[in-house]
Amino acid sequence: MRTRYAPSPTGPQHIGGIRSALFAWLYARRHGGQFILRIEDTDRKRSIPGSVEMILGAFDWLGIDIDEGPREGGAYGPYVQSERLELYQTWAKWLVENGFAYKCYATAQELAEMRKAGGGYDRRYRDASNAEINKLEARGAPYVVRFKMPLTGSTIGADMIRGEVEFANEQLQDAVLLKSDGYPTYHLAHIVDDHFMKISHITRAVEWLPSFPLHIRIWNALGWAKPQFAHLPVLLNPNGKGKLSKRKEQFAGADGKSVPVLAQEFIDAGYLPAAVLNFLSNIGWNFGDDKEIFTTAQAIKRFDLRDVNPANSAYPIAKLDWLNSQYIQRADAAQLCRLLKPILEEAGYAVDETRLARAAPLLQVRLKSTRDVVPMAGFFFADWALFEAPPADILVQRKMDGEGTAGILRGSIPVLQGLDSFEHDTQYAAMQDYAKAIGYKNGQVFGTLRAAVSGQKVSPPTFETMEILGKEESLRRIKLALQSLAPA
RNA sequence: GGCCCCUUCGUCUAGCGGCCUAGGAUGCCACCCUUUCAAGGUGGAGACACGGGUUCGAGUCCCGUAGGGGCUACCA
Repeated sequence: MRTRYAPSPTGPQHIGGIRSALFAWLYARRHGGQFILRIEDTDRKRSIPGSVEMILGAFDWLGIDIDEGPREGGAYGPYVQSERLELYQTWAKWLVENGFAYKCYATAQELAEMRKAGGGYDRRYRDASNAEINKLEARGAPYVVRFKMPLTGSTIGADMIRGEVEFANEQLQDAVLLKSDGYPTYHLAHIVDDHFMKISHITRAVEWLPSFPLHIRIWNALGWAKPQFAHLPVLLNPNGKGKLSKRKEQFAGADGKSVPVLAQEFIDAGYLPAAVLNFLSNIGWNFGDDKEIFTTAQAIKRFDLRDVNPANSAYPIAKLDWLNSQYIQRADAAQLCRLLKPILEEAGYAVDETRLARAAPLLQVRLKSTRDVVPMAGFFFADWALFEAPPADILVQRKMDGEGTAGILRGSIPVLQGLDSFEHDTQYAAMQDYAKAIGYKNGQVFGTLRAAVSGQKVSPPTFETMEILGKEESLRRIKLALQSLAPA
């Protein structure tokens, strides 16, 4: 089994393409075959330098390994279409010589007029006389090569996902195979390449279904054995309206949260590659057994293109947050630290690894994305000497006033001061007694301390936080808060 | 407009004629736990687009309608 992903180098890697590639890759791996990357750069106008690196970067990040491709090489290269032009030209010529295709000299202006009149290309050169052709040829008139589509009858295509699909031949135009600049169109190039690269299963998005009969006719004209075809459903916008692939970058969803679409945006948003892979494979396909969380290795054992749901799906991005948080919770603590460190550093913090290791267990159940570490726990890594007491609206808890808050802070100092161990359980026991003694609820006391030491309304648990800050620093912060509340 | 594809809770999905008084997940709501936020636990609301057939029996098969998506380039 040999499958491929054949993107055009038109910019950053889009999530929709990754999903299509993932299905092809899963299928190849399931059957112990090869997964090939081929770059389809036959549209010179749309090619963007650096695209291949971005595509490769996305696959590397996700761990989708490529067996053959422009970087990996392979026995069937080159894997970039612009380096295979002669091949396409040879076969275009062969099709013309054998009566399956013809040269068309219609100018852009003529074509525009035909389109305006409706109906598209009128096949005016399909049966042009030799004399006419020779005249144009002698003049060196530019031409394209068009495929002679049967005028009557129908073509039936077998699709692995939806069964047989029948098309009336008269509906199809005489498609251009070779452009006037000598470059092939997708229609010719992909067939020549899939044949010579021995691709066994062509997977591509459903938008290719309408040209499926054309491709079948070309394969037949060339006399080559056809591979199997699977037209994959596409991702729609989260609201179900329109293709997601039209979005060129992340955008705001209905809930106001940003919806990532580019591989780099998933990285930047703090999603884990394993979570993204799990997320993607659950759209249009499912693991079975009502199991939502599974490894790629497990998915490979079960994946089958035949099981892919033919319907397009709205992009269920909210589910990724949940999946990602599940992966973070299950992650190895040391590994989580490795992920968190660069994010904190990028946010401007100097990360002490020991401290990070102590904080990590507190963060593991609280992060939806690794990015969340910054607002949740950045304060652990800031320069403590620069810490300032938070404003009163953060310090003073609900149903409390400044006076009561100050009282709690003032009273906490000797209690904490007198502790032999500053381990969180010890603090908890002592502060619980203290709260009871002064007639406040645990939440009021603990919350006040939380705000004082972390400077935040939301933070990891108060006593665990103070344990990491240490007795001295914690007390210093409590005193600071006291001062800001009741300036001397 | 023409052609093609698709249609189960808001969303992702299970279901391949009787196991369905339609299952899971997410999201939402409630309660429990609880020092905030989470996590976790329990429970709840929530779907077979519609109309015809076929069949003893249809979410499952067929036709039509509607809705959605796509294609209709010397782009892929």
